[in-house]
Amino acid sequence: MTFQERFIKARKAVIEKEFSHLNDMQRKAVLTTEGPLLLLAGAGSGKTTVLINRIANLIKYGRGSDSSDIPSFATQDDLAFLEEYAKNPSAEGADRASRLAALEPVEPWRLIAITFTNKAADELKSRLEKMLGSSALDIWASTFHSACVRILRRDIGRLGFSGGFTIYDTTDSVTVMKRIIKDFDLDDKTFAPRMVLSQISSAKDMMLSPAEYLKEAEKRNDFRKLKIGELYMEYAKRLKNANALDFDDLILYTVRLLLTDAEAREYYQNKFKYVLIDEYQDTNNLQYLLASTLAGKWKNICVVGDDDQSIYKFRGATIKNILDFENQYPEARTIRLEQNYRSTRNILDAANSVISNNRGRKGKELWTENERGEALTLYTAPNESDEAQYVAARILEGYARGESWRDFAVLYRMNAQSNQLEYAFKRNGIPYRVIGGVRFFDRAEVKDVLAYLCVINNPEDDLRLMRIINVPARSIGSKTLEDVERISRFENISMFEAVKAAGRYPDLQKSAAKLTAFAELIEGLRAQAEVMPLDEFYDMVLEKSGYVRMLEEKESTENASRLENIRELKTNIISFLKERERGTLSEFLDEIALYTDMDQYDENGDSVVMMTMHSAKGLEFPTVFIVGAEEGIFPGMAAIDPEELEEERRLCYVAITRAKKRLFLTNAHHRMLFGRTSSNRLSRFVDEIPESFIDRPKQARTVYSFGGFDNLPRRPQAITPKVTAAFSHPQARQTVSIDFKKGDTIEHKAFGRGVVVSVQPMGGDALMEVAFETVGTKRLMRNTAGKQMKVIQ
DNA sequence: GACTTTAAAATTTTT
DNA sequence: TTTTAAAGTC
Repeated sequence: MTFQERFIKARKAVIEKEFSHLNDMQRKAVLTTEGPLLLLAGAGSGKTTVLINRIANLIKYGRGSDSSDIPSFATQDDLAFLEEYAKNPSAEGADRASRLAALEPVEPWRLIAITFTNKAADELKSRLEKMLGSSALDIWASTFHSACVRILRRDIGRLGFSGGFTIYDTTDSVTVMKRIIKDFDLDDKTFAPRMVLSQISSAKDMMLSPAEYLKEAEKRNDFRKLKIGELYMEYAKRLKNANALDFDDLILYTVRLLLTDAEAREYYQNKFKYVLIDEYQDTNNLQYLLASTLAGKWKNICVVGDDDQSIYKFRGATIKNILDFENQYPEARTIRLEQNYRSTRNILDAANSVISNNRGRKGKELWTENERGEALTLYTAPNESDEAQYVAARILEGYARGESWRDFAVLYRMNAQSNQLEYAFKRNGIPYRVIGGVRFFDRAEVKDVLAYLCVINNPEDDLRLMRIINVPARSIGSKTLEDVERISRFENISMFEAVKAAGRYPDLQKSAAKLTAFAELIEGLRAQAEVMPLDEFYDMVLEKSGYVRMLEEKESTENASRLENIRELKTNIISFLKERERGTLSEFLDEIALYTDMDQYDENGDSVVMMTMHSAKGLEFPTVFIVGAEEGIFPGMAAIDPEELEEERRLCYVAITRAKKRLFLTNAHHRMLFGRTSSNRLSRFVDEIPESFIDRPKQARTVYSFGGFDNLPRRPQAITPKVTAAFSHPQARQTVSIDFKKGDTIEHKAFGRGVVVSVQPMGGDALMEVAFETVGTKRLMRNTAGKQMKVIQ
């Protein structure tokens, strides 16, 4: 062996030592640093660990583990040292060894790691920081969208937008589109706003401008398409006027910027020497373009994904990206991570046998060294409420055995299925959280207050302006607003400018005073925003706008919970300020715009969680329930289409692989859904699991009753807000109604006297443990059971 | 211009 | 069944 060969070998051995805690494939993925790399990472295969270690390797050793170059200064003595160190590492030699093994260590700021969720990005960031210390802060670990915002805030000027742009979320887009369709006198059934928007979204995905889209439609002489093209044109125009970008635009404009502006392109291409993309199976065409453009210079692009877990086709994700990666980069290397560390063999085999019914896969079979474990359980309930009660009973059993609430997750196909489960959990005193459903940031009052902040931040934001100009009531009606809108369109100014100068327009004379007063309110607040700390400023907005006063004037449960949510928003501001001390209003709004419900899910809180199978991706639980395993529900009725069916099957695969130890599947003979009773066959996915893995308990018609309080009213009053806490302040939302504190002595109508042992806030409700003198300790939901008791001491 | 009633729709949704 | 938005009434 030559000197060079020996050096490379010894160097690799030294680096490998550092990653000896990984399995062979994981280590290989960590050490393969150069060029395009496709990492097929099955569920539970330690993907994040690999990502983190890969980054650590790059920062410490650069391309040392994956290169045939050797440092020019290396001597015989160095080689001897390395070879010896590889065999017998010593503490005192560590420094010299890593100096010799490193080859162009990568500066942290030259790395970009893109994930899909803020949650994943945050996890990546914090694990990197733990491993690498503060230098990790220079790594761009973020979502596609926030990376784009960061680029655009800097460079969007080159595309003729202003850097102070506003981000429109999906609801905002729908509102704008509805208005356009109305203005165009089109039927909102043939041109359903959401459908039009999804057409526009796929046009953007193909990088078609409105003009190009229209040209295409003309060529095909397609009336419908022509109309959609016109709507697209108008939509783009209105967003431009409002200086707003929707979610797709964030990526589209970034890609456009990089493709058209050589200076910007070179800057970012040069900067990002290593590009990592997570969840690659869920990328769309634009995201693919963004990733490959960013990696265009150095070609060090590592994509991580699992084609079997692609479940977002309906949002434009194309599995093609991952299936074609090797064609796009012929020099690409592929590594498969197939060892699963999460689930029992039974669970894994079940998942494998379901997914094996799909065609068009990369092909991959997960295996595990874990034990066989318990058989899966299939329970067929007479109806949906018995199904829910069955789930509750199993959870209570588990809890009695010493498991924690947080060890259980209930997964369903659609949010509407959560209701029965909630009733059952409340009845049984099981603490739970529902993820998804009505989102915190979608609540009217939260949107209102945010709209104030948006208008203050960017007065050109017509959409938000219209939302709040008459909330609270300022006697500015729809007639006046129409006039304002018309004038602003005619004069080509923003609505805010028209409002400000209302006196100048004859049509606005009548309401001029009210309009200018509003403009002054906003301008006054605008000036304050510059000089005040954000949290104090927020209070000022609430006060000066009269929003809080409006809610306080009418006392009702709804208003109380609205006030609660507005206060919750302030907690968000405070925790935002904790992250960035001098955070500005516009930075806060950016963060909010890109935040979702999932981000606030805090796995440390001890409660059972319920969510859709989609939201469960990336999570794991000791025990998982998949409820509603019925044809027509899961797979849903759209699954007549074979492609849809495959997507549903992947969803099933995702759901099954969330489970670590136990998996329950349930279905119901009769189910009431959307007010209609139906009876569905058992899901075909269950049939795809070999019988030998499944236990079917006797269809016992047991009435499950586990120390609940069936003598209390069955149905609580209106179900109060589901998950609401934004970010993670479960403690912050103590709600209205009767207040019980730990240590209170209470008198309960049915159970008699007792002492409150604990109170745990949950959604708009709270779970209390009460030790009663005669009937022992019981768990009660405050809003339900609180009606039956009062504090006596 | 504010409030009430009625009607229609309800997969999934990382941003 | 439940929620939300659009039309109708005071």
